[in-house]
Amino acid sequence: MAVSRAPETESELLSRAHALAGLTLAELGQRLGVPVPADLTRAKGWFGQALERALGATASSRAAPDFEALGVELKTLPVGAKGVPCESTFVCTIDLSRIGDVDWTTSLVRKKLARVLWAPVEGARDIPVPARRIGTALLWSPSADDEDALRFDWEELAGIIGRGDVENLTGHLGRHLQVRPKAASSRSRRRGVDGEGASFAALPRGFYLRASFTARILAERFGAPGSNAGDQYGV
DNA sequence: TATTGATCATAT
DNA sequence: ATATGATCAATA
Repeated sequence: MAVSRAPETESELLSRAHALAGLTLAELGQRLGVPVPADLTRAKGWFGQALERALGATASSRAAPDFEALGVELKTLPVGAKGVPCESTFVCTIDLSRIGDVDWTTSLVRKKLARVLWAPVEGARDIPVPARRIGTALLWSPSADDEDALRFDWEELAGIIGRGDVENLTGHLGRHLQVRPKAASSRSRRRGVDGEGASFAALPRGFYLRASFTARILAERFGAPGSNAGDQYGV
């Protein structure tokens, strides 16, 4: 397989992704000529990065969509035995000192989620990583209802941060979107702004999509969770 | 056991 | 340090 050139159209991208459905991660690693980790503890981004290479993503480690020419973001989606996502999905980091001046329309969350290639993969911890199978990817954009719901959460969460109350924000808030730490460790700090406009050192945070939200995306495409147990999403 | 808070790797 | 890619693991 080797590293691919960038796909020129969405349909080319989707074809490439579909050609990987059913492969194990061991087979993907072999095709790419990269070793497959025995577990993900020290290789949490392995599948996402391997997939970027396999599909010809153009923006590794840069603040741009994975497929720049297409405006498509790639997100892997680990799913459990019942075909339900077993983790939340990281969306983007938050500029704590400026988000109060941003609105939903120009937000990074909206931009990132405008067009996403979701790539399901078996994520149950009792399946050895090399044996996990890749599912059938799907291209997605939020419906009008999705966008209304995301905007509602975003405005609530961004509003709290904008008021300088980030320290009172927990992962419990938000129906679909939530804010959680996104850092090397709990000692990490970055600049935040308090209610008086004064600068302070805050734990870095990011926006995440709850698993219940991504579950709906898969269900809309593939049917109710568990309706095809063991064979969900082509995995 | 589902969810929140913490953490790990790599590239620039 | 900050961006990218996420999952781990303690807690409720």
